[in-house]
Amino acid sequence: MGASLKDVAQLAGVSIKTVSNVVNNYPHVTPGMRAKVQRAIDELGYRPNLTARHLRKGRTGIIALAVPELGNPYFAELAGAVVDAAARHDYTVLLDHTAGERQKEILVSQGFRAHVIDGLILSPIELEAADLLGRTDDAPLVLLGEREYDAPYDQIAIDNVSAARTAVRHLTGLGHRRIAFLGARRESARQPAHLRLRGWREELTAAGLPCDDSLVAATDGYGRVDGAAAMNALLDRGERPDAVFAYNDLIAIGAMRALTDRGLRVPDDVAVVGFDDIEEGRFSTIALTTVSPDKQAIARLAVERVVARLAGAPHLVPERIQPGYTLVARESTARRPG
Amino acid sequence: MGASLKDVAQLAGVSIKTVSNVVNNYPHVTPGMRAKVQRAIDELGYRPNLTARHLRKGRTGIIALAVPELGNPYFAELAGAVVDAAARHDYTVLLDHTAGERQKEILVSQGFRAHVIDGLILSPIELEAADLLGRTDDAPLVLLGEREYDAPYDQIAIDNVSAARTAVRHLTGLGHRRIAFLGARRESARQPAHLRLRGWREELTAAGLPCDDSLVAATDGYGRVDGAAAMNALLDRGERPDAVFAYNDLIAIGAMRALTDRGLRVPDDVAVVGFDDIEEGRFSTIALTTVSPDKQAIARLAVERVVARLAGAPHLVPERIQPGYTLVARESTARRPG
DNA sequence: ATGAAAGCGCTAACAC
DNA sequence: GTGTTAGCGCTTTCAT
Repeated sequence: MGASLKDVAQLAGVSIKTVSNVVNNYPHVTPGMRAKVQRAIDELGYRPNLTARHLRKGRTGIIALAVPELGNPYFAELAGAVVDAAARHDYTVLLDHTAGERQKEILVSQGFRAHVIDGLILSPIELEAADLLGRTDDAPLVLLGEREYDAPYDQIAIDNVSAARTAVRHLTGLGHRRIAFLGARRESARQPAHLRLRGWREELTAAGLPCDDSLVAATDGYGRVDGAAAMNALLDRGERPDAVFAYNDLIAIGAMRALTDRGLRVPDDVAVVGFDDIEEGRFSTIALTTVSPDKQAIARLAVERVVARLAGAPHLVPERIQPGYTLVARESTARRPG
Repeated sequence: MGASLKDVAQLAGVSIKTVSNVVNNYPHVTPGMRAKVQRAIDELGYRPNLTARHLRKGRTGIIALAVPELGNPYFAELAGAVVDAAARHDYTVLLDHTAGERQKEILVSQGFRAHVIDGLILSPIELEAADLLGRTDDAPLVLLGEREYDAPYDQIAIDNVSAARTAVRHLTGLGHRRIAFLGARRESARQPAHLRLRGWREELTAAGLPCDDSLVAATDGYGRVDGAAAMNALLDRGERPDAVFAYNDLIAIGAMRALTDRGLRVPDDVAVVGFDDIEEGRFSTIALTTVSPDKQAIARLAVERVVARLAGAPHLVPERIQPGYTLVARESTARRPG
């Protein structure tokens, strides 16, 4: 245990309050007094005990961020942006994994480390709106990610349907007609990918193209392996799309890898579009065309929303905020040959 | 503010201590009493205030992890492993960025969020041993990463010289003779890459090859852009190595990208070896040969070390622990043609 | 087996 | 301008 206010006060021969005043830069302290106290502080190597301060103030300065896993660069990049955004408001980030599992997501939403976190930013995968109904924890909650929840919490997400349509439109605009979707979930009960899938359907329909369900490939997860497996499965059952729209960049990268392995060229034989704009895609041997959500904005807005509620606007009406996105065309897409 | 022990005690008509006993599963409570208290707890939706508990116990259950940035998949994957390892010991992870800057690293080492974290795992880049000398914070500190510190703290790192030599030996074994090193730092003052660079030198010498300093390319950072820039710089000044050993996978991936852009084929024209074994390298179009440090072990050991000191062995003698590593040969390296 | 009371380190009200 | 004191919610002796 380090020194406490009391120790410093004793050494300096003043009251606790005076030391507290110095520590907190209370303006009305005489310079001489300040110097004397400061000397005692330095001598003892005093550091304020934040835990005690928090108990007193009811605030900890800690925001929790729960993402499926940091192994996915999208979440790693997002987490990094949240850490930086939080730091700008003098908040620190407590990090947790949910593995995208509903139970873990519920647990976190219900009061992860209750009272030690001031607010919670959660990026759910399988969570249902109903799971949020009985939430008692009074720490502000902000939801991130693709899904839309009919629940009274702030939600920060780009317009996934419209973004997916933009991606597909990019492909149809290049003359592609058989456009596969990679990354639907195997079980139909929960369909986290449904908005992007809907975008795919809507845009194909708008372009007067058929929505061929045999061109929809399910995956078990959201990683590179899953993308490769889905691409292989599609090709194995005899489909030969001339373009692929993947649920995310990792799946797209896995798909490109599978295509290359089978001697198919990207983009000449099959064009590929991803979603997320992770840095990896910019530098892959065939740079990946992708939908780029404004991650900085997402992180900033999420943190600001938590901080605003904490700073005296606790009953702000919950909002659904849609940050911007752009389509970044790179090497993995090109005009359909012939 | 939620309900407190007092509220529950009042509602149940018992003393605070009894409620506390129930909450903490103290064995000597009559079942009837336990049930009565539990009912009150449920009714009020009581959650223990961990901040208060922490103040009392002097422990928070939080370990801080400070890495340069999560944008680098190596650190993201490592951070993920630390979060999981910590969870196994019922600890949560507070995350911070240092940007690899010395000042930020010093700040963190000196007592980042003093008293709210029980221990600290720091992966420094520019920190010097001298910066650690005056450390007063009594939270256990574990150092990660390439550098070795002459300081009384646990250090978990693979044997970088030997690992680098293994990588270079892989290349010489394939018949390569002009082997470049990518990723030395521009300023000579602090040379975070020096161990891997030394491994490069030692192994070349052992193989009877010259250590041609014109084949050492400096970078400004550790990202893909830096790798591409360094590779281009090397080629621009007329060097044509037949193999490249990069400080890390990101630099290697940037280099591969630059090589491909200039019409050079990997591995036929130039073989490439990285360091870190990030998942990205496994799935790049040309799968990357790399040194694979045991990240799970690093994370596990770091957390165990912190937890051990916290759990009553505070004065364990500081150790330098070297987890294992392997060389993973993939497509980016092949026998030198001809 | 249960209760009463002290105190962890701090801040905020109020007194002087 | 500085000191006194109560109390944040909890755990922990010490009684009973």
